[in-house]
Amino acid sequence: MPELRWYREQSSLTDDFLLGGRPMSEFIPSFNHREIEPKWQKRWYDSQLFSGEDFGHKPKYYTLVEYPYPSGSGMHVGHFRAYMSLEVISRKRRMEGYNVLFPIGFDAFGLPTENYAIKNKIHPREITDKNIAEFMKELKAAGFSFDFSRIVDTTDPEYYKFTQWIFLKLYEHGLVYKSKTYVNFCPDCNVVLSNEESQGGVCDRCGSSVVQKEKDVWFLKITAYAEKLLEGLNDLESSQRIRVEQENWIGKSEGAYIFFPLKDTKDKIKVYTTRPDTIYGATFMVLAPEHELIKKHIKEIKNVQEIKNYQIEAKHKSEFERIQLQKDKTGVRVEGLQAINPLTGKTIPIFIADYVMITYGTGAIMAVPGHDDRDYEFAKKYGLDIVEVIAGGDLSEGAYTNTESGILVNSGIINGLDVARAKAKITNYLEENDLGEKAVQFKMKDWAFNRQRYWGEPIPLVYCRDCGIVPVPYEDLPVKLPMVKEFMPTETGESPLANIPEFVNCTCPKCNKPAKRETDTMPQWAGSSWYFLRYLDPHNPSAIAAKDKMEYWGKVDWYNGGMEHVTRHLIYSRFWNQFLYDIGEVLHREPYSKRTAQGLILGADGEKMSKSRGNVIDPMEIIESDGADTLRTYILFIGDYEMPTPWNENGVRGCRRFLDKIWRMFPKVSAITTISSKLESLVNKTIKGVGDDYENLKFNTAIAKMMTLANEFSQLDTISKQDYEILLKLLSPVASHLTEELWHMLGNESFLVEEKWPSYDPEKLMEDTIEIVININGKVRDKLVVPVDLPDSELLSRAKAQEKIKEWIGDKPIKKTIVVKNKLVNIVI
RNA sequence: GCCCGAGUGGCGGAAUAGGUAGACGCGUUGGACUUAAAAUCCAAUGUCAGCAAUGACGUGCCGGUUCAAUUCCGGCCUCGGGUACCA
Repeated sequence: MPELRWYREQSSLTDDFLLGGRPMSEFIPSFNHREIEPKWQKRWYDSQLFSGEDFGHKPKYYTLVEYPYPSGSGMHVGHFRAYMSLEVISRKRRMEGYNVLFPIGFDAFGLPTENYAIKNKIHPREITDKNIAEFMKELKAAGFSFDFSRIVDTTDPEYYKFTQWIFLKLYEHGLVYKSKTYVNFCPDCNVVLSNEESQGGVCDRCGSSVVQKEKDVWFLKITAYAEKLLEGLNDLESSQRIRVEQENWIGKSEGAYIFFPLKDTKDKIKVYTTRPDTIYGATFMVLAPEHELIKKHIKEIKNVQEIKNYQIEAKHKSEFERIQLQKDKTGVRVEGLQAINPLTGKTIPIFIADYVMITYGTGAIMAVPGHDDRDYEFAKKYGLDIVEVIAGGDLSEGAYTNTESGILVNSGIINGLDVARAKAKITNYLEENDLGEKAVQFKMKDWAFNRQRYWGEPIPLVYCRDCGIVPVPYEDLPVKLPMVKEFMPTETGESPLANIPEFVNCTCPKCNKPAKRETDTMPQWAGSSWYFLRYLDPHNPSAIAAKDKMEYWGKVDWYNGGMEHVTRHLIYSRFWNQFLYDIGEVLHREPYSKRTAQGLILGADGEKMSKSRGNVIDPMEIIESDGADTLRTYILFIGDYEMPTPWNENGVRGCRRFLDKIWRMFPKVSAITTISSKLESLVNKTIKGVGDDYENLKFNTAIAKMMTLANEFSQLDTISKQDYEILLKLLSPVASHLTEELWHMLGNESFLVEEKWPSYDPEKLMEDTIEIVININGKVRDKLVVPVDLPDSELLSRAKAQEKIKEWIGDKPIKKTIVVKNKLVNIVI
């Protein structure tokens, strides 16, 4: 083989330099990942290198990534991207002397497993175990530095025992209640569907039309925590978009309740508004079709049949239709009932319309057509009065909704004020005269917490004919899922568990008489709402985690995951943690210190990866063909970590080339450890740049900087061992196997994660000389190399002395000169 | 509709306390090595004009501030994400 000969001839090393390795004559120009990677994985995992040490004396650092759902299709490149950021940070932190906890587990309850089980007549337990085993294999083949001794599996009774325990605590504290609501139901499949499964009003499975069906639903009163969840965001370091999405989800608004007397009755219509300042412009009122006052005053209503028809119509409109028909507002005037505007004293008509939601505010509004788009549209359609109360718009064109500028008019006591002042004054007035009060509303709704599914945590409640709803005693947990063969969906839309008598029938914990279990299970969000706590003490049989371990590990220092989980999962888990804090079960109100989110990896066609598009990349194929390190490097080099980026096969090859280049320069490493002065500044800059970039999720530029350094190295005849080792350390969090191999080939015996992270000398970041740009009128005309920190005056005179610059200036007078130290000279003529 | 984010070469993307636009990688072209190919190495590569030195233009569009704008300001357009008749 000619390559071997070439390497032997080129190498400045003798065979005995390779201390622990093989003789130079066996060196090949491309590393063998199939040999190297499993070798180091085995040595790392066998020596428990990545285990977080409870009560360790080093400072702790807790890195958390969103644990996967172990699907049958194995790992996705998206998983790799999601984990690689904190993989790099975790390895770096270990080198910086931290006791790192970087755990992983499985969010294994869920519909795909259940559906697969039904279709193939295999128990979900069996499927889940198989999938978890496959995921474990793949995670290890990728060389992730997870602490595999702390695996949690949400479907393990020893885990969901505590999921049920937390549910009972919520129940005990009045945060669980039952209510009726409408759910998406597929009449063909006889199954209740989530919003995700019924998008566009069509069943995800069979394509038939989804109908709304009334159901009993268990709710968790997350709205009781709305304010705290909003406030808690101040203690969560995150990007703007992550914060704003949560704020919008919670949806706090401030305004007032106002009472409008119902004419000729003792009743009042309570409305919520964010614009009490526009009350003088309220020319009619709108109630949600379901509003209770309609029922109460049905006798006075003259057009009862019309009203009832509209109510029925509204009820049968699906979510989908309501959105589709959004533009076309409908409603019915309630004949026989009228309201009085408490400020103008005028009598105004009342309507019911489905653009007012019974679930938000008070289910009734004062309509101000002059200054609300929806009210404007409605008023136009039904020919209602439009009164201008804020000057600045053109009411023949549309509602004027600007609150920044505009002065109150036609508004009695608040005339002449701006919106902000008018709001304050009118709210005061309303309160003083018992006409209304300050109020806050949230868009967030209570969390519907039950599913009609088999493969989920049973809800630990019992129905007793005598005692009513009785919680299962804590000591009887877990309520285990029965290991039965058949768990087909029922025809009635009830949970499959309802068909299993040995599960349903039980005795009442209070009176010991025969009773029946709740047959619904919890949603998939349940298990993931507290898993970060279980990692701290994953095998504790008697508590979520021991207090002293919670105290030692504290909050999650850095949590990375998908943008799609920023609203629901993040808010749900923060809710549970805050609740557990309030009842003294955890030590921090907020569970996470910092949250980041990776961007999506798209297919090579720029579209979202999906089986139907056929653009899915199997990470395991790349690990096989080019190695885990190549995949790890490319996943980070692919683009801005926080942005969506398309996959590119050639990019993978480029990363492999980069790693091979580092491998191939090994024979040029000189045993002499003197620092190469020529590269001193570049090496220092690279240490600083790579470290900073890792911390800021700029992995693409970090790798670019290491490529630049490697390119410089490859120009040299010999590379100082010290310089080369610095590069290996910087690269080790990314290409962990290759760098480990080379590190040992240099004769080192430690693992790289046990080594110290390189430090740089701030004095040596600057070169001795620097290239200055000379501008004429702001355009680059010449360049000049000068010593660093040359005084401005000297710089200017040297610039003017340049031949080209003299030509450009000619005999024109110089109007102005600008000198920026170590950067440029600009001469204005 | 509203709220975020983003628009830069053939492609992924660099560079914003305003100061050399296009780092790094991919691709392409030419060359070296080879019987040949792969691999590797060297060189070129924003567009236009020119043999060249060089010049003009160029960061979604229009305008502004400045000696100097991808970066700041005003007004748009397009794409991606979130949310949705939330009063």
